[in-house]
Amino acid sequence: MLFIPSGEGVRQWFSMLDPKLLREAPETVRAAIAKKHLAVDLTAVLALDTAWRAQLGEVEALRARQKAANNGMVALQKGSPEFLAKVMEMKGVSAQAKTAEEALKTLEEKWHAALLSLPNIPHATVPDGKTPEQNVVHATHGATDAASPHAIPHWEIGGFSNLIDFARGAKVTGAGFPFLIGEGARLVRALLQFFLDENVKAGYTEVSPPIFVNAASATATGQLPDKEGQMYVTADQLYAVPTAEVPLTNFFRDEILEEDALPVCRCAYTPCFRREAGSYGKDVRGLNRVHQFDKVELLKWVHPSASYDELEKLRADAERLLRKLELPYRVLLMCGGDLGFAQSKKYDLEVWAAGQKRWLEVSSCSNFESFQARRAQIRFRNKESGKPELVHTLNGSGLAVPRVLAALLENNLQADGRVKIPSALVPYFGKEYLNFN
RNA sequence: GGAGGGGUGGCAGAGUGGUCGAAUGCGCGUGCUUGGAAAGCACGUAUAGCCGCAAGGCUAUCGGGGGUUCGAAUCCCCCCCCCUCCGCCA
Repeated sequence: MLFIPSGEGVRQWFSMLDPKLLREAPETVRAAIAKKHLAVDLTAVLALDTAWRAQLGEVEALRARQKAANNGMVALQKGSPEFLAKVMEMKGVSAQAKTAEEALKTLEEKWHAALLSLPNIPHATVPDGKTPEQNVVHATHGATDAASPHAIPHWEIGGFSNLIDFARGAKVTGAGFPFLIGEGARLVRALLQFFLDENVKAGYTEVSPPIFVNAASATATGQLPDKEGQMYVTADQLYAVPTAEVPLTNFFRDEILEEDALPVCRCAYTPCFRREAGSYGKDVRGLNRVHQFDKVELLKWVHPSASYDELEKLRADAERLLRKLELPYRVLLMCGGDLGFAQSKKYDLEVWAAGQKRWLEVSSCSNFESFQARRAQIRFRNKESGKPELVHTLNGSGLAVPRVLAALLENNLQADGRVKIPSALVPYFGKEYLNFN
């Protein structure tokens, strides 16, 4: 069912793809669907498009007739026989138009819903593949084999619950809402401050956004209608943000930027809230997956011609944070099947957690091209033509705290039970070692 | 939370049922004028959809949605936002 928020915003297009692209190059869309390994009936979408346009023509013809009649009636004496005859005639046309408009509305809803099912087109450089195993390891940085011999999962470290208390969080709120205490809380604060400072140095403007958004905003970035169950909702239909991407991207919703203002680069820290409905299995323990966590997000609004260069810069900015923290990590280039519905190209940054002996995703850097911009109607005015065009949007974490924290604890655990703080973080944390008691 | 006043084009601001996509002013653009500029004059200046090879045509949009009517910026209902005053509050 198509979700149509009431009130301002997100009223023009619910489509994610340009309908013209669908008409003029359906095979491009078909190829995109194939590369993403999605099951979408393009023929049905095209049929709806044709039907919608036919109906639109009919409605517009009737309206034109009404309009012409109205203009003529102005000259007539009100109440004269000619006037009354015209009224009678136009009553019929009016009824006809009403019926035609209702039919159009029904068709339009179906058509929009169908367009919603079409994914963004993957970039040519996105590798083929269906499963996460087919993602390409783009780069690996730091050693993973020389991990400390006593590395253990962070939740097994002696005194862990002195710093991060899941049990009391569960009592007070529910599972997945841990308390951070003492040096645990301090380390998180140090990480956030470090991330923000580094990002500002890299040219991003710091923003502190609202952490609740309305339905129109959640729709524009794609959380609604499909992922409603992933968000916490308040009694008055405000959604707790699952990521700062949502309020940040919507900042310029329904606006036209000056071309010279591009690229706009911003970063924001927010707590993030995710119900993680339907998740199960391996991530139930520790910090790998929680309902509330802290994250700094990077956002860019760029000129379409620059978006792939900007994606590389964005990835480099996120990588720099991991390098300064001296954490081993790898960069994955997502294959078509694991790319996600809205992305054209995506890199995942995964940090090595020595104790769990596995990679943890800490950042996902994506180019959405005009996909989100169309939904949110974020444009820039082309200086040459004077016409508005859709911007390209990109985002990525810089970075998500809990998994970075997990890796930090596991990789830097010393034989004496303390954790060595990376030198870049020492000025923020205030000392060189963290204690668990 | 209570009472009242408002939301019209890039901005200001007319318009209370009919040729209104919308007067006027400012701003902006082009041209004329000028040695050059200013002033002045002329013309132009929203967004989107559909049709069309094109020229162009048609339609929609006055905070959002619905209703009344042959016809709505204008009348009715609901919602959102802003302002003023009162209350409450970190």
